[in-house]
Formats: sequence, structure tokens, C-alpha cells
Amino acid sequence: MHDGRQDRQAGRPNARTRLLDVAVDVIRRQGFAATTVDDLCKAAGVTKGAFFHHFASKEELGTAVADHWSETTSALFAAAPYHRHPDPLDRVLGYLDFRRELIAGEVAAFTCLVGTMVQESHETSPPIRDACGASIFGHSRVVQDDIAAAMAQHGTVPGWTAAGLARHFQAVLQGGFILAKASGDPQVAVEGIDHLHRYVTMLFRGGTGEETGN
Amino acid sequence: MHDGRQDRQAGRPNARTRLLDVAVDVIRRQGFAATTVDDLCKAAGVTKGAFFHHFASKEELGTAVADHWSETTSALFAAAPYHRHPDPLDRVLGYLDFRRELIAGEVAAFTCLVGTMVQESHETSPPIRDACGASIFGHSRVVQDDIAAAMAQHGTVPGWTAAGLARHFQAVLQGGFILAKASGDPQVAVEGIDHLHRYVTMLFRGGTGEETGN
DNA sequence: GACAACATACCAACTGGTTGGTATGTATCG
DNA sequence: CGATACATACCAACCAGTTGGTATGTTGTC
Repeated sequence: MHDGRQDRQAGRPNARTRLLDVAVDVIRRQGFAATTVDDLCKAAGVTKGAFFHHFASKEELGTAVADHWSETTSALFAAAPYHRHPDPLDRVLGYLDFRRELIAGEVAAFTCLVGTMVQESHETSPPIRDACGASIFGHSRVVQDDIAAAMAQHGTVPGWTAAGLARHFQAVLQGGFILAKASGDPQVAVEGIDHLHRYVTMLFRGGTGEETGN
Repeated sequence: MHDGRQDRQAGRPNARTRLLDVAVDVIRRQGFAATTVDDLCKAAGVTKGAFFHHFASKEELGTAVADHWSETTSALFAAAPYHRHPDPLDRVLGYLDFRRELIAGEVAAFTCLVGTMVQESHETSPPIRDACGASIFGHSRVVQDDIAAAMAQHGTVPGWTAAGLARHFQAVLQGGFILAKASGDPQVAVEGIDHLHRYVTMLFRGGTGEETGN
């Protein structure tokens, strides 16, 4: 009836990986609750038996796909070219430029999986909420270190921390995604990044004129 | 068996209003897809017959509750005291202070219903997406007019519009709600507003020093 | 102002399809 | 052979929506 051997011989990734890959796409489109286990099985080309062989429950797939998202995105940002800048402030602004470039094509292609999932599950599923939180705040560390280095190298206006600004970066991005979804226009997400870019520039260079580090 | 007359005599709002009121609360907690019609009926103390008498479908309740949200929030902001400031820039900053004050108590109490709903339905239900979009961008007009007036009265650095900054306000707020949900800590949403407050102050007062309107 | 004709608001019980999850069988690999 | 990785068949609970009915206004007519 169905030749399972062919699937495995073709170098095709196993059912677990395929399920996680399609889950990123399907859940970004439909949301977690509206996505059925059958939806995922159909999209991945596997059966329910395979699904529950790899995941004890739908909720466990939820946490697994959030972790999967953390891994793929951290690989993406680790490989991004903006890290090459010697000046940490250029790396911070380069991060924003990189995020800007990622916003292209249809909305479901560039929005954040874990931002979508945590909205639905923050009160109903602590495990999923925690996995999403770890993904968002874990990612914010990537830019937090560059912000801290830029603060040390350049002077800044007082009243904020590197961790807080890094979180603000994530808030602007997540909020931009919501506005893009509401309007159907990716440009509104870009707009927010531009405002953030201007803010960072003012914080470090424009400022109140009190500082001139370096 | 059940005395319907008593319900109506008690000055209790009708089933439609009760359903919309509880829907705001329940959907903010669980999300739209995970909320069943029975959940809403139980919370409102009405039967399914009453539900489908007032709403042709669950989707129609979705659009109705988004409109309901638009009405209640616009009334809240219309009555807010920050409008009294004669200087439009003070009204803009007063808006942010007011939003800051609203962030208190449990997460589901201060987060945005339509921001939650549009995440789930932007691709699966155009009517709900449009109703949420109208709510978000309609609300942004409230502060947009004050921003435009502040731009006219004070000088600013160039490169942005009142409408764009007003949208950015919404993005920062929506993103802050996501981070609050992910961390369970309302403070991270307040943090974002503080950064936005600083940004606006720099845009109008700190700036690059090119301007000194008024 | 009484009374028919109609409309609105709601209720209890039901239905057919869907959903997350299970029990069991089978093929491949080391 | 035993473990892993699936597939098939199935189920009990659930869910959006329906049906058929009742109670309570409202409106027009004489």
C-alpha cells in the first residue's frame, strides 16, 4: 500500500523533523489551537501513529516546535554578516538592518512563531509559554551583548540597561508583526524598525549632548 | 423551570451584551480558536439557542466582539484626563503615561483583545482580521492627531510622519503585551513604554539640535 | 382598548462531523 | 531477536450549528 522504505532511502528527514518543519509554517498561518494534529500529519506526509510515536501529545509538539524555532533562528542570526563590524554600535544597528531585510514576501513567511504561540498559550499551557519565553528572551541576548559593548565604548544617556533595550527591540519587532497581520502590509513592520533605528542612533550619538565617549 | 422574565426584570443586560462582555475576558485568556461557543454561553449564563439567535456563527461573534472592543476602548480614552493639556506634545506624552497606568494586575486584564485575535485569524478569517485592523488603526488615530499638532507646534527631526509614529506606538504596546505574556511580568510592557517616552522626548526636544519650535 | 398578527428573545435537546489520543500490527536495522 | 519507526484502524469526547418550541413584547385594526 505505502512503501515506507522508499521514504527512508530517499534521504528524506524522519517524521519528527518533517512534522516540526511543517508545524512552523502551519502554526504561523493558523495559530496553534486552530491547527489539528491531522493538519500537521497531512502536511508532513505522515500518519497519526508517527505523530504520537514522536510526541506524547499535541502540547509536547508545541514545546518541541518552539525549541526547534530557537535552534533554526539562532543558526540564522549566528551566520548573519553584521557580526563582522568592529564597532559594537554598528553591530547593533546592523542587527536592525538585518531584521529589516528579513521582512519580505507574505506575512506568514517572516512573522515570529513563538510570538504567535505565546499569545494563545500563556495562560492555558505553562510548558508552551515557557518554551516561547525562552526563545524570545534567549534571542534577545544575541543583541544584548552588543548593546552592552556599545554602551561601554560609546557614552549614552542614562536611565536604561542593555537587557531592557534588547527586550524593547523584541517588543518593537513583535508589535510590528501584529500590525503587519492586521493590515496585510509588511511595510508597517519595517516602519517600526526604522523608528527603532533612529532611537538607537539618538541614544548613542544624538543624545542630550552630555556624552562623547571614545 | 427557568423564569426568563426574572432575568429581564432584574435590569440585567440581554444575552448579546453579556456574551460580548464575557467574550472579551475569555478570548483574552484562551485565544479565539480555543474558546468554544459553550465556554462563552456558560460564562454568560445563556444557552446555545440564545447565542445563535444573536450571532449567525462563531466568526460573527468574533467580528462583533472586535467592534465591541473598539467602542469600549474609545470611550475609555475619550474620557482620559490627558486631553486637558494645552500643549499637544504634553498630550502625546500624557497618552503614554495613561497607557502606562493601565498596565496593572494580571496579564489578561490589560492586554489587547484585537491584538490577540488578529494573530490567530489574519489568514483564516478576513472579516475578523479586518475588524481587528479597524480597531487597532482606528485607535491609532486618537494619538495621531495630537502627534501632528505637536509636529506643527514644535520642530522635529525629519524622516517620519504622524501616522507612522502613531502606528509605532501601537507596535510598541502590542509587542510589550507579547513579552508580558511570555514572561508573566507586566513590567516588561511598562519598560517598552518608557523607551517610547524617551524616544518621543528626543524626537521633539532633544533631537539633533536643529530645531527649536515655539 | 381589545384582539389578532407578527416579531423578538430565548431555551433544551439533538446531530453529524471533527479531534486528540489509543491499540495494535508490520517493516527495517543493528 | 529486540528495539525503533512507522502505518492502520478505531474510539470517546467534543464542537459548531440546528430544530422545534415557549414566553414576551409590538404593531396595526376596528
